[in-house]
Amino acid sequence: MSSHVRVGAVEHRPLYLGLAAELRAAIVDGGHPPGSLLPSEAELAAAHGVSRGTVRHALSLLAAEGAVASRQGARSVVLARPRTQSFGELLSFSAWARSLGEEPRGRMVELRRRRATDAEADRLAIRAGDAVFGLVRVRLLGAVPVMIERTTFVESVGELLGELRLEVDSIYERLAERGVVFAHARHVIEALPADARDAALLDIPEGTPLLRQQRRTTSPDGTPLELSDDRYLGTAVSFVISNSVVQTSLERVRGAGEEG
Amino acid sequence: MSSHVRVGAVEHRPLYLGLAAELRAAIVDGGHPPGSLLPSEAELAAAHGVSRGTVRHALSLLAAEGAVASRQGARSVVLARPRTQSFGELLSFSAWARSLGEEPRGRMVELRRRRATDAEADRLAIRAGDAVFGLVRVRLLGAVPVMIERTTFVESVGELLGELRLEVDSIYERLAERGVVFAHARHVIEALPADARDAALLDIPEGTPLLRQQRRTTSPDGTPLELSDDRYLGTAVSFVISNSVVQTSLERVRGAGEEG
DNA sequence: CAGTGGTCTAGACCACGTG
DNA sequence: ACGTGGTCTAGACCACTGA
Repeated sequence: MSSHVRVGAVEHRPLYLGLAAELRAAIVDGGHPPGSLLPSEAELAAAHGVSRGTVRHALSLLAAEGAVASRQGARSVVLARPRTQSFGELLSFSAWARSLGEEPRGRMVELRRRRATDAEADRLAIRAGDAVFGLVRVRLLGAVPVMIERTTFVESVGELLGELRLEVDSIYERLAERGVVFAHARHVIEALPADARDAALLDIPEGTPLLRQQRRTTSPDGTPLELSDDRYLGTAVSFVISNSVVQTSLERVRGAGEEG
Repeated sequence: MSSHVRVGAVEHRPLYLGLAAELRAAIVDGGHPPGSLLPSEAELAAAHGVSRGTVRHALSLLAAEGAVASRQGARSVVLARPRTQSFGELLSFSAWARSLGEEPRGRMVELRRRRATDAEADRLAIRAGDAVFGLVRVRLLGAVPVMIERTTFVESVGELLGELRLEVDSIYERLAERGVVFAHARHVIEALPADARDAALLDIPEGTPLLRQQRRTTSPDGTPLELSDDRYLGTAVSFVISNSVVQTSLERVRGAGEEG
């Protein structure tokens, strides 16, 4: 049944991704509404001309998204309409804004080449005093400022920033085109009051609750690429996380700032 | 594998879980420090007498925890020491507190059988006006109040609460003993200012930033069991998320050609 | 180039759930 | 009792990494 229409550059997409996309679309379109049961794995395998292992791989993706749940002995159930994929959206304000139907905008506050502090050097796996690039932007949804983004890039990545139009570009999308791949991220989320600078940049009273997302992102081989401290207006943004007994992506740790 | 003797009512744990636990322990103990490369999948398979598929299953768990990363063509690398995390710790303040070496404590504020609001009924998949149990507790670490827990249980679960000593017991652990299984959860996390009641319960000034975690938990088959609104002192607690690029996140359907 | 992980298949047995 | 998902094996080919 496979339609091998090959367009442009895109070549081999793994079968399980195509199957997952198809099932995801069927759930979103209402073909498999929440609460309904999916066809059995054997049926899906036969219908798509793939092995059961491939079907299970596809279903495991949907399970990780919180879209379906499976139990031994019973058919998988649809839990909810899946949200758009998380990784890119957790990283990229632009991608996230567009998924909301908003036009992502930004205001550049500062881009500066400087020396890494000891804490930064440690977390970026470089030497203290090595050069890094610090970037500060205020991001808007519509006309409203909703977050402050303070990012520290390692030198090799930061050097590429000069070519970008930082007022509008999505850094992550542009860097991806240049071969800089962000593959893993660790986020620490907490609440804190806006300090004087936060308040000025977001045009809010000092002390307003902000949601802080600290992030450390690495390349596929684990090399640190950036640190980020993003502060969202608590009323404008929230994070959604789904987890299951087997799949846990969320962890609660004792606070006190600094992620070590 | 070779002759394995069944001893009585041996509980048999899947091989991939045992292998994952072993690798996790080796990483924590320093046998595989962050930055180091793991043995190849073939070597791990041979060393443990299992197939490569089982090894991959185990590694996928560690990858989901953010402990290891793998790329095609290269050996998997250790990213970080995994923090212990179980689904239970996410739900259960008690389990989490104990993992910190603290004695979990709580102060019961209210337990009441009442009628579900429309919004609650909708999210719990029951009829508006059906009976639910509302529970409010203040949880302490040491002597310090760090969170307010407001939970709404469906009737069948709430009925079991009467038997518990809510000042000390972990609800989730006790309910698990009674066969109530919490399997999936969806969390919404945001920042908000403490209102007058929050402030009184936590003994803090009104307006103090709190981290709110709203949660909806379901049984393995997707039946909603509880809603919860937990508010943490922003300075006492933070959440950590690890994620990786799953190929699904690269999936982007665009009509026209790929333009830079 | 050899080694490695990524994908996929085919088949097997088991534990569980539902009628 | 039967169908279902959960686990596991063995083997195959490919795409990629790294010396």
